[in-house]
Amino acid sequence: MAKELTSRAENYAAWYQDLVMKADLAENSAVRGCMVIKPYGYAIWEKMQSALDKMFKDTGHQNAYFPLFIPKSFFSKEAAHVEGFAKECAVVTHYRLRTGADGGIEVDPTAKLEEELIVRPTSETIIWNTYRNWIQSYRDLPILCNQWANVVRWEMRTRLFLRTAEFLWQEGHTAHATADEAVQETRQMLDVYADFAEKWMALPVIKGVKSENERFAGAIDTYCIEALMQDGKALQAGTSHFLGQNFARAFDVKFTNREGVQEYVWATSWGVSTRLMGALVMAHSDDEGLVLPPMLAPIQVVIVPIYKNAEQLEIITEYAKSIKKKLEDRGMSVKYDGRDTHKPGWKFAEYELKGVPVRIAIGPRDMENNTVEVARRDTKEKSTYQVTDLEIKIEHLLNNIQQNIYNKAASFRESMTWKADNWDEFVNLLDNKGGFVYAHWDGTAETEQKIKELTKATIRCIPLDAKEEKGSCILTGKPSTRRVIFARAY
RNA sequence: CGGGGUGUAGCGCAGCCUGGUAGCGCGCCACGUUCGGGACGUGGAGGCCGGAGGUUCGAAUCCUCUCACCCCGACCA
Repeated sequence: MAKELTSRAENYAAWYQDLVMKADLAENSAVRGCMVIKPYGYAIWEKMQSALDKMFKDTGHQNAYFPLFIPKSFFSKEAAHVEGFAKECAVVTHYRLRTGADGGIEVDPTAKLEEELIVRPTSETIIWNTYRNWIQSYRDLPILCNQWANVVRWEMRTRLFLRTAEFLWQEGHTAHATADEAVQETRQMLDVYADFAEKWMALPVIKGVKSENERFAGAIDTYCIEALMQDGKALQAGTSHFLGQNFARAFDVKFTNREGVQEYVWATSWGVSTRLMGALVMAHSDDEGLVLPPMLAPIQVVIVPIYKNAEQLEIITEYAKSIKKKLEDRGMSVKYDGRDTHKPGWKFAEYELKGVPVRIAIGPRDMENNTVEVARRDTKEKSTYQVTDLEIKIEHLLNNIQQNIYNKAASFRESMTWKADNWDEFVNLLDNKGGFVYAHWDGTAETEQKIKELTKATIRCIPLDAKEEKGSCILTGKPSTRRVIFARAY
């Protein structure tokens, strides 16, 4: 099986085999595009969740939960929002089945809902409908809630991990007394996402703001972090929206300010999804399988015994378990694989496929010399360690691997970042190199649209750190004051 | 919804053109030898050839109709 894992992002689904599978629901075309997250994949998601959740709480947020079903009428109150999502909604129309005349099960036509329910594609509407009752005075603000949930978007075309019909995510929804405070919240959460991506996922990202075309339906400004995958395509890894007073107006959420004047509340929303796991895999993995950053790896260290007979196995097992305990006492997650059903070589390959950062092999030779063989997944280097202070050495190695994976991704991105100053150059870079192309743009939605039609490239973002620079639009030649990032994207 | 493609063992595929007892690799089971990079040998289990209809003495193979899935595009986190 591993032998087939030879292509890179071309066949990235192979990287996913330990994490997810397509939902096996072929009998029913209505659920195509769903995925099953396998235990190992879910373990990574849980690690992401707990890290993010802590970051949210450290910035003053609380978790809450809102209903899966949204009455159709709620959904249509914000005009841009409904327009953005209308084409991809799953709708519940009935609430009961019955046995039909032919003995089969059918939808009971007498159980038709008065008002259809939308399976949430995102929760702004139902949350703002709820916030109306929570907010009267400036003293009730801010409200800083996050929700861990699943959402459903009936995409015309799905792609495992990156665009599944149902996906898991978190969505933060905050309410503020002033625009300023809401903008600050938006920016703060963007920073949280960028920190998470870089520190935990070892994934360098660019912070930026979306152009009008790419903006979230109902937002004033959409901020994002953009990452580059190994095949040269960009991936939006997280978004944070400044929603202005759009949803407060739509749901009539007002508060009385210090001056006794009624005002609409200012809103933000922000989210990341299981797509992050796709990003993790596509950014770091190689032909041997996954490469997981130690901070998110469900198993950080695997210990594999090498032995010829049962007596040897027993001795090595005891030895290995003492090492396992020493590592665990330092907070590392360690698996000892003493299965007699697979050979060492098989296990080596399997854990490489799973992206386990460090592998320790212990054989009779090591037992004699007080050593272990240590192999790191990121570089595939093997070396022999003395067991003295092994836990400190391994801890150090894990940190080193985390950093190395980041550096590798960062230098890859750097090597795939270009500037284009005329159309031919621009098209040539997109067609032959891929990656991020910094180019001038005249700032109009029409031009962006035209460029997209001609090249399939979109403006990934206007980087927050973009320098002022005079130039002329890559397509129209009209004046521009700074470069934006173009790329083909997932 | 447009344009391509594919349905044969758990997985990946060959066989189809030119009809004649269902094949290969991996995986699985048993035994033995192995075990420091996905071991080897011997034996074995496993199929309504996506479904329906037709042609034929005979259909995985030819014809008709259907169903499903995959890829590309429009849409999108």
